[in-house]
Amino acid sequence: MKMSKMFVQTMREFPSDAEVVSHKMLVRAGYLKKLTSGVYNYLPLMWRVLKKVENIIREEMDRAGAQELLMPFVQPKELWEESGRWNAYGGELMRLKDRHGREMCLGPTHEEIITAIARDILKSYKQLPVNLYQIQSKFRDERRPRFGLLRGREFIMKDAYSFSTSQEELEKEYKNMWEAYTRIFKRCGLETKAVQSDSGAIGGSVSHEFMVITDTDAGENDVFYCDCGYATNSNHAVSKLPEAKIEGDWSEAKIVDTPNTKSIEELCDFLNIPPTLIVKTLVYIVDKKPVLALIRGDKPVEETKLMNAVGGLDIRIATEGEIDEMMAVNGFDSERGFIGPKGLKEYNGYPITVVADETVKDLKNFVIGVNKKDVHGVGYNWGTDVDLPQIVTDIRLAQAGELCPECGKPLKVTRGIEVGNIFQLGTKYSKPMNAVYLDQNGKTQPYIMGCYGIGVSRTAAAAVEAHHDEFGIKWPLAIAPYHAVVIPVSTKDELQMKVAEDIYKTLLKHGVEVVLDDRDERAGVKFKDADLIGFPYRITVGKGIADGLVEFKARNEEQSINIKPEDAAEIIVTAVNEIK
RNA sequence: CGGGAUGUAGCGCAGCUUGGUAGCGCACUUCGCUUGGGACGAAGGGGUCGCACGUUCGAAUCGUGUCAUCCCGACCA
Repeated sequence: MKMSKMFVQTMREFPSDAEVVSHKMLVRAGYLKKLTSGVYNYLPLMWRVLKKVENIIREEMDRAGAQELLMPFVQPKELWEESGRWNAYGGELMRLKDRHGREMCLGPTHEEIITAIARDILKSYKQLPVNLYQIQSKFRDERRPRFGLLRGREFIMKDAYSFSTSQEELEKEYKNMWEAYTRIFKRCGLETKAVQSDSGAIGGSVSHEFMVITDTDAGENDVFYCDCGYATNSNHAVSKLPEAKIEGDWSEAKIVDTPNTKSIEELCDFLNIPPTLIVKTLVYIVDKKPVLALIRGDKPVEETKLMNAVGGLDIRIATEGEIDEMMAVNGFDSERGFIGPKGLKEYNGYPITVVADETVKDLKNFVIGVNKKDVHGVGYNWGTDVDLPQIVTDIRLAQAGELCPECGKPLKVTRGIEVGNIFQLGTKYSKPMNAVYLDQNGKTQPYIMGCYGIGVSRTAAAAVEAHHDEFGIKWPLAIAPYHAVVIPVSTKDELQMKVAEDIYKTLLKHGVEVVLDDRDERAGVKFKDADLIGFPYRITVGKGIADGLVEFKARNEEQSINIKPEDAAEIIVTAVNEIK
């Protein structure tokens, strides 16, 4: 490719609306152009990168025995009603109507479609197991698109679906995909960590997320991990707590004055006790229904866990207005900071559900709100002074410093970008959609399913997050848009031009994807662009050619070397052959 | 959805308070000069100032509405 003809426009400055590195770099270097919020044009450079990521995925999925197909982007409402997700999916599902008023949606994922295809074709146990995948644009109407390709509304995804006859067979395929994913991300030049993750409203299912570890804002997930190998998303973390004082010194239960102690901190100061002796009561609204969460005073609530504990789909903390109203409805004159579970019965037409975190179960002689302003109950105990709620489960947000549930050492925390996930679905879709086959005994059985996703465009962006410096992108060779650039310092120097063209042609002949920067620009401009775009290798043909030497530089190394053109070419050809 | 901000040329911005010819830098075209880390000079091309309505002799500027975009909090590849 001649640089003078390449469809690319680099910019001198970063775009003002980009926040994270990958977004800034990809726009400035001419890979991306935004069309509308969360929707991007993939310009030629970007598309080359995406195709490379796709091809790595294809090779590894095929090697793992999966078969590629392509399903429609637009899907009919009917199938989504069969699975029950037309109502359950929420605002992210982009719904639309055709000219006849039939309701459709843009595919955010394809469980319904693949299940509908499978049930028509996979009739016998002899055809199973099967794993089918596709690579395609998806659309999710995100509440808040941001971070460029890391959280777009339209994005490219590889989604795979497996159909098995038993849990064992599913687990085998799950492991198979785990290994394929490990290879895929490694080939893309990414270090990933597989972490346990929340499986949403589907209880009991197993799922893992593949995280690119990056301690920047671009990592939207907190990952807890331990040297022993335990690793988990914060929304799924279970941890052991270090020893703490959980028994108060009061000899009897009583109500004491605690003026102006709306926060745990103020209450601790006033009573001169550690927060571990307090049962904190938080008010949430889950799908419009009121939920009280009881948790130890020093610990935050993990809202996803709480939501799952009551089987909800949407959760938010209640407003002060709602809390005031809830107090009034139940006959109390109180406010935030003094709430307790005792005596709260209903709100908003629903009974109040109370969920206690496991941490509060063992507290003795503790402090708790009694729904009266400026007082608290102290020396309280479960059963005698206040009832332990029906639901006692883990709703706690793990924090750094807590202990690994498997080996007991302190957990570490870091941030990660989720680039893939694997999921044991079981019969979640096959049962309601009546997707069945006949087993050896001629009996009807639902498929045992799994699904496996990779964010293709997100993976490319994650690679930029992981590999860049202040001057631009440092693509891993396997997914770089081009392997190398050849720069003649002066296009008017005939010898330089001739040598540069010779090297260019030699590299092309050996299968290297190479760009010849034949623009009549000053050398500085070409170097800046080369660094910004991120070509892994650069050969500069300058004055040194009088001695038969060119400058060779790898983007990820500081130093350049002066060597013979044929030697430079050989290094590149060798490196390129290695990644093939 | 709640809270905060911004819409002026492809990109980055000024002008708005105090209404009166639409500007600057980069990018783009031509010429000259220059050629190892985003040179310089000259001459050019490109904008219904997000949109609508209103106030006014006159609106980028004032008012109302509307749309879009971005940032901070709850979901996901």
